[in-house]
Amino acid sequence: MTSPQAKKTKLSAAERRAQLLLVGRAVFAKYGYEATSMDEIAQDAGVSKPLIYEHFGGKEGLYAVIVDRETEALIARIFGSISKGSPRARWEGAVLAMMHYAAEQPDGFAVLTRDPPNGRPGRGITTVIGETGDHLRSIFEQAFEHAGFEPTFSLLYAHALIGMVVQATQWWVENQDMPMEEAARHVAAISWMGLRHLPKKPVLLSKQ
Amino acid sequence: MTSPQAKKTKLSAAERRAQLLLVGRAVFAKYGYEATSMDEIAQDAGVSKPLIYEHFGGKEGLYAVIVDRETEALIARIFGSISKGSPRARWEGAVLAMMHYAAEQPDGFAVLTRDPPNGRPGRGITTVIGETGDHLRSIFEQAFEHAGFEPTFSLLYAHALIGMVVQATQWWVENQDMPMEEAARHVAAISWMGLRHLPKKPVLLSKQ
DNA sequence: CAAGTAACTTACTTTTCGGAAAGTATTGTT
DNA sequence: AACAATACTTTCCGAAAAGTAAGTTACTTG
Repeated sequence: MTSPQAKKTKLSAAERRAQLLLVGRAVFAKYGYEATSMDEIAQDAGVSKPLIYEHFGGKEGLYAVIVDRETEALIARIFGSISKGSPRARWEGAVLAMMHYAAEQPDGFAVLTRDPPNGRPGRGITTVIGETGDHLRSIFEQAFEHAGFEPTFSLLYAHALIGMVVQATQWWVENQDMPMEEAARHVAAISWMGLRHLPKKPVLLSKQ
Repeated sequence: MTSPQAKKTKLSAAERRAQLLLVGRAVFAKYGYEATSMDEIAQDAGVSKPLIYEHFGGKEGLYAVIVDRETEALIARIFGSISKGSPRARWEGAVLAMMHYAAEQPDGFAVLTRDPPNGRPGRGITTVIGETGDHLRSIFEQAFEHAGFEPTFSLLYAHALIGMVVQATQWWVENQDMPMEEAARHVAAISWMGLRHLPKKPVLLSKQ
């Protein structure tokens, strides 16, 4: 061992908790909530199952803590990136924040984008969209004077744009051959230009 | 009973198969693959479990048939909507096709957008994106002379745009208060304008 | 170094699941 | 009406899952 303490068979409650969160996140990311077994988490952590129950109460409890932490982490990144600069720079910041998160915390990103446990509506990523929706709207309203975005449409735009970013990011993560900045600038550009040139009252060609 | 045949205790193989596909689709849509039990499908269909095994071999077999049919159905709708008209009309057609499908076949849409069984990557909406990607590229290349879209970026765009449409559609389905055409024309506009005004070489503001 | 305490394990219960063997009922045909 | 073919059921199994009761081990503090 290279660590100061040669060997430590027992960890403190806080340390064990932190470790279990890491291991649990990895397993949930790999298999999804339903297909994940507590036995596997225990085994991967080198620990017996009841210990997990002592720390988190149960499978849903552990999952809830993990999702909550990742949600907060992603929201914090996004908010940190849209707090300063021009509107366009803010939006680019949001896109970059998402991709950075997916690149640096692939397990967390996977957990947020997979199916939630049944009965729990509003998945992880949906929470992120909801929380960031208002901020996005204010950015866009600040950017385009023509944008008398009604709140309803703002939400639609927020979901559409973030859905775009998420899907593009998912694809990019599984095709690492493209540099992140390259992917980010294309995604940011296409979405920004879409909003920039959005007519006040979009009309379907087929209805004109 | 109001039907011509007062009661029919046994269906033909084809009829039973069709019924099981409908019931299975509904249950898979509601719970996702992993959380769905064959017992529930059997019960909902008013039939015993082994009958399902006789028709489809097993859980994965049933699921595979359902996903395959829905995938084909959605692709057919999209292709049917982008086969004629101006490039912009074609793209709007694709968006409308997706939303119509989600509205008319909510179970199918849910199955395609939920987690696939473990070990089976790609099945579902990813297949749709892959199958339609090339067509989308040809539409856009036809539309914008400046668009020397490299194949790599085309795929990124395809994933980004369809991800946008899917996410917006998902949100819209759960907020039925907005008329479909309204949602569709906003989504179609924002994405079309994004591509229409996409610079040849997008640059991040922060890097300029 | 004793002893208390926090950390942890062994061994178990209960439930549910996917799947299969073997047998029964219904329908169509001659 | 006899018979064959098809549709369908009852009943079971082994595996794996979540969760738990009660006991054991390692660290720490007086």
